[in-house]
Amino acid sequence: MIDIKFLRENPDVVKENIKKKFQDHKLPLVDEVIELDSKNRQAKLNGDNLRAERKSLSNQIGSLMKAGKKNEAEAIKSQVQEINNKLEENEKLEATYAEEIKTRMMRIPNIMHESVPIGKDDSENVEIKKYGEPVVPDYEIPYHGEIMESIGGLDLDSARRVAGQGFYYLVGDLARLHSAVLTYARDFMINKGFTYCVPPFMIRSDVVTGVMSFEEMDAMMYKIEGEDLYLIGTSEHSMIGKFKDQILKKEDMPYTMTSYSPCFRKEKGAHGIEERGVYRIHQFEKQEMIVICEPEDSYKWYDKMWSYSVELFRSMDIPVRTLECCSGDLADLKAKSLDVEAWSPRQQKYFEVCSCSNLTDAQSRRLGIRIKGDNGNYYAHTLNNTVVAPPRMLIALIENNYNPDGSITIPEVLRPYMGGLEKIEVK
RNA sequence: GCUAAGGUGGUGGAGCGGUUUAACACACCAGUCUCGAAAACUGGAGCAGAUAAAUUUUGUCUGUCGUGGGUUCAAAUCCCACCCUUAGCGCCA
Repeated sequence: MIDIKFLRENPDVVKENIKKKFQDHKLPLVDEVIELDSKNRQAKLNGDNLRAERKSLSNQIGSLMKAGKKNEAEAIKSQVQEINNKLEENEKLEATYAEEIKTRMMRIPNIMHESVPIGKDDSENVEIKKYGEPVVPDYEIPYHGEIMESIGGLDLDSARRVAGQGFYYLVGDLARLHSAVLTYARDFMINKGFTYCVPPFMIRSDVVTGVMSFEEMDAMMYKIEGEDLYLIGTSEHSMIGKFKDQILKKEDMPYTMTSYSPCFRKEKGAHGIEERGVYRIHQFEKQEMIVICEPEDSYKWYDKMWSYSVELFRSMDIPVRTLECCSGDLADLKAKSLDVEAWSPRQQKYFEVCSCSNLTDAQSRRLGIRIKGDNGNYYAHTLNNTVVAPPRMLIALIENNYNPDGSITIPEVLRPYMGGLEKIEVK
């Protein structure tokens, strides 16, 4: 959500931003908000005046009653009653305007950073840089699901019987590798000075609507029946929600945290659940990084955060590239976003393993995350990025470390977490 | 989950229908005093919105005592629902 004052004063900037995102159907929202906002302020002024009048008359009644002047008090009571009738109508107006403005404001996208490349969808995202040699081996690499099954590490059939499509059993060394990657990533971030945190895996609806758009919510979130609770789609949700309605101290900034959680996603729509493997699934585990910082520092952190992901993947010898999200593919709350993609030697292309985003003040405005300033409070900036999200990242790991005999070499940095194991052999 | 007591500013804590414009204390900031500090004294301070003048400060109004409704001329105060805290019981890794 953007600042309504900013919209009031810079409607053209807001419209230009909408155009750059190829969301022309949202253009009318801007003028609608401006008109509703002016009506709303009128109604608010009117209401405030009525309430002021009532307050003073009510006080008069109080003193008259004390003085025993009952008749005079009764006369004023009827006056107040009249004001109340007017107020009731006016309050309905105020509530209607406020609601109408809010639903529109929620749909107006965050102002993007000027450096965001213009493009209409993910096909126009821009490659920034490659790290490591994208090797194409001279032997065939099987589909990742097959490799995982061949080393006895994946059981999709049982998962389908137990939970359905989109779930998995990880078994044996692969399951251990899964944990090893998470633990290694956790320690990697702790060594970067981030604070490790295990958050709630369910959150209330008011937190959900604070951290994501309505469309995202519908497509992603699982709701607990009979409760005001949702399973988190990422620990970002509970980590940002942690700061809801808080006024933070300047000297505590920035908050740099790395959180672990399982993530639950419906994956309704566009891409859907993948049948044969673990690329797109309903449940996965993720180590995340979260930063809450001063507005002027957010792009500095943005650059640090994605470079940590690159460094982590390179330390496991996985070739990656950075891909900047273009305007049309950028989610409405984000001001700038970049994917780190890992190399798939089987498909001979890169695929998304991390997503780094600067939401500037869009989330913090929705949730009321502020910093106490010398001259008034202001909204903090929030950022998030994937550290690592197995099982998806295991696809990159096993493909890039696949040997002709079907075995998987374990990257050296992970061996301490695997009891010194160097290779996973075919079963 | 049940029972009981609670939720008031930065903190403690009063108020339990009408000068509450939230007492009082502590902490905080500014001023006076002082070479400086402490003490003492004086004053000021939350958050959100609207509005006027000015030009970045000042004034006026509204809302805000866990959240949302209700009763009333008037709600921190009474009623209802929810959330949370503490204690006891129950259950459980």
